[in-house]
Amino acid sequence: MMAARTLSRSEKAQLASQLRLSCMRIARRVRFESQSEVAPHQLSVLARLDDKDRTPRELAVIECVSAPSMTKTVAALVDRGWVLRTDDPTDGRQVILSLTRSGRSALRAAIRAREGWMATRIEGLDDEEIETLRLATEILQRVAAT
Amino acid sequence: MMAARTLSRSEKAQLASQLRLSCMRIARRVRFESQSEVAPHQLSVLARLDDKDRTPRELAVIECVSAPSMTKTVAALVDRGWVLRTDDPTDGRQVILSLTRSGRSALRAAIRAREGWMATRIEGLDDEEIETLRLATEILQRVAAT
DNA sequence: TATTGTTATACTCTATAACTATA
DNA sequence: TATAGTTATAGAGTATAACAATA
Repeated sequence: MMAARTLSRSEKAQLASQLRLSCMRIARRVRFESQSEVAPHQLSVLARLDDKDRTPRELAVIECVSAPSMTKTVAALVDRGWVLRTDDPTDGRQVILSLTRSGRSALRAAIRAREGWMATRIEGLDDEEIETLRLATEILQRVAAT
Repeated sequence: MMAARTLSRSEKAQLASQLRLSCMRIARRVRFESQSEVAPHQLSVLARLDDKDRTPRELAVIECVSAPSMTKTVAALVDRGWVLRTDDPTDGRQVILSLTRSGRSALRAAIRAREGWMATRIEGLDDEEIETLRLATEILQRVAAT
């Protein structure tokens, strides 16, 4: 990596602005180009259930939506056969939500649809550009996790 | 820039996946953190009117929504005093939409709200990371425009 | 009493179909 | 006839308030 000079405050602000715009445009393109049968908020929930089972309450908090809203979203996923409801044996108030086999495969398909567009774009770049994006991705991952 | 080695096909796919996720997470964070009084679809329309006046039809096509949907969105913006409707002097069927002074300032404020979060993140990075993001932003801009 | 989840109700954004006015 | 825009109507997704069941 070449020696990097210190950017002025306004140069940093400009970079922040352009980087934000680029990320939002790419996110938008990915959403638009990959028409899957899973709606965005449904996909979000399926993804949350991929690593572990969760309660509706947990999902509502994670997704920053109200409990009734999550009730509806979950009901739709159960209707589609993607999510299974189980009573919690230790707490009668709670239900445990888990992905069905079909839900997991719907999730995989939706993710593949999203990856497609981006993968095509990456393949059109040269080695140096790819290396830059590889380094940038590590930074963006940290930034997004902040 | 250090010499870049050629990534395998699957390494590229993995990079595409991680980069996509990072962009989407950042876009999501920006949307969530910057609670502005302008709804996302309204902001989108205001931004389209920033550089030039447009008809409802043009906006509907650009934003990929139906004409009636755009009618409603525009009506709300006119109600808020952010957009002005003018009859097209040469074609009685059309209306010309333009930003009012107040609409332009609402747009500016909403954009500033979005920039805030990202600018703070950028300022927390060191010179080399910033240089990487600067180079990556140029690539991402091209990719997003594809 | 506090917590989990649902139901009731309403608002917003979206869509398609049908309508009006103009070209 | 074709096009620009609106109105009518309906379907999601969201919210708050009120309720039921359980801890």
